[in-house]
Amino acid sequence: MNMATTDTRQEIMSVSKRMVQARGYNALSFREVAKAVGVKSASVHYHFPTKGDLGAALARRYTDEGAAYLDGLLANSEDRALLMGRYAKIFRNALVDDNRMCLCGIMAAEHHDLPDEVRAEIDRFSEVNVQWLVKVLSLGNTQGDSGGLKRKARAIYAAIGGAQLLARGCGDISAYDQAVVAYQEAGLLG
Amino acid sequence: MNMATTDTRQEIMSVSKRMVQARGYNALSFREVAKAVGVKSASVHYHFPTKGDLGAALARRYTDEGAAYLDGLLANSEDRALLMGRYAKIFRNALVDDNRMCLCGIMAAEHHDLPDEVRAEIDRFSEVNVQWLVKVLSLGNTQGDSGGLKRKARAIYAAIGGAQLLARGCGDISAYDQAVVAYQEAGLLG
DNA sequence: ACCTGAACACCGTTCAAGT
DNA sequence: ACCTGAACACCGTTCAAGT
Repeated sequence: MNMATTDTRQEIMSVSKRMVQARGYNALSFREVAKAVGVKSASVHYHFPTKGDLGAALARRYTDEGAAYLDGLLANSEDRALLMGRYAKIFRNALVDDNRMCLCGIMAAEHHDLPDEVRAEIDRFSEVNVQWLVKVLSLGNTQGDSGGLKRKARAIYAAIGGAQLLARGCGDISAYDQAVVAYQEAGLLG
Repeated sequence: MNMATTDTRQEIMSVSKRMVQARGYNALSFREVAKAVGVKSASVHYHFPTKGDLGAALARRYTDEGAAYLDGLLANSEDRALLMGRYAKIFRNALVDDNRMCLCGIMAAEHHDLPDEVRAEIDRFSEVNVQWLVKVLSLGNTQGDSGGLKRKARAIYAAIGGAQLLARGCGDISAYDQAVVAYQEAGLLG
């Protein structure tokens, strides 16, 4: 009847997730995670044999949850501008929450140090985002040109990630907001 | 007569710079640097007492050299589109050179782990870039509104950084190129 | 002025051992 | 099935000691 007091495995993942969003994959420490969970580091290795396994599991769950959330947004509205606003808000919220970054955004910066299984999940996250943006850009758009749409979707994804990176670097959310306004003014988000 | 065979201090900095651009501040290792330079890690500490000192010195020199290069561009041309193209090329070249990132871009992602002296240099780098972009955007622009120009300059800086991050994450330069084209199409770089 | 070896508390990882 | 202690080679940092 597993109504147990939350799985150790789940606790490891949630602690690790916050750690990576705050400080990156390289700064994720098995010993720190273990201490926060109340267990020894060798025990963390029991659940996730290597750091790559843990990173990949984090990215996989993060992508899955993100995809579900985005699908929910699209099920509730067909208003392009409104959906774009909500999209920008997701990345803003990470900054509000203790100056965190998108898990996959910060890991992308650490590309060189990532095991292959983690890289694969980062790619999937990007793909999920870009495909959702293509759907949003397509709403009420009769002019086809799906190649241009995908290019624009990629650009929006990149631009939002860049705004998050910039704002985090200077620790000032208004830098994020200003960048997003400028994107809107330029018509990048339309 | 110091025509000596390059300073140890200079060698430490050039090795470290490449290391950070490739793998980030957290992955910068005194012992690895020492091995590459042919010296012991304690000796690296003689030149740069802490990792923060080394990181700050790297960022300072990087910003100074970048500022000088940008000034050179502006001295040679007053063509807005051409200057924007050259700006985008700078960040592209880092990717071409072994999938590297802008030194300050990757460090911005590691904001949480940076000592204050390094953060200050990151901020200065952003400021130099944004101010240069304001100058470029002002060329032949009579409509004033310096607040809007600065906001747009920040957005361009963020968007270029985001494109670099995305392309690095998927290890594909064409992702960078496509994002830049989409920025141009949207009029973000004009 | 510049470098070193040795020590300290950290890190991921492994493994035999416990329950 | 889950956890642990101890070991390994790493890490930044410090410091007394060498030239």
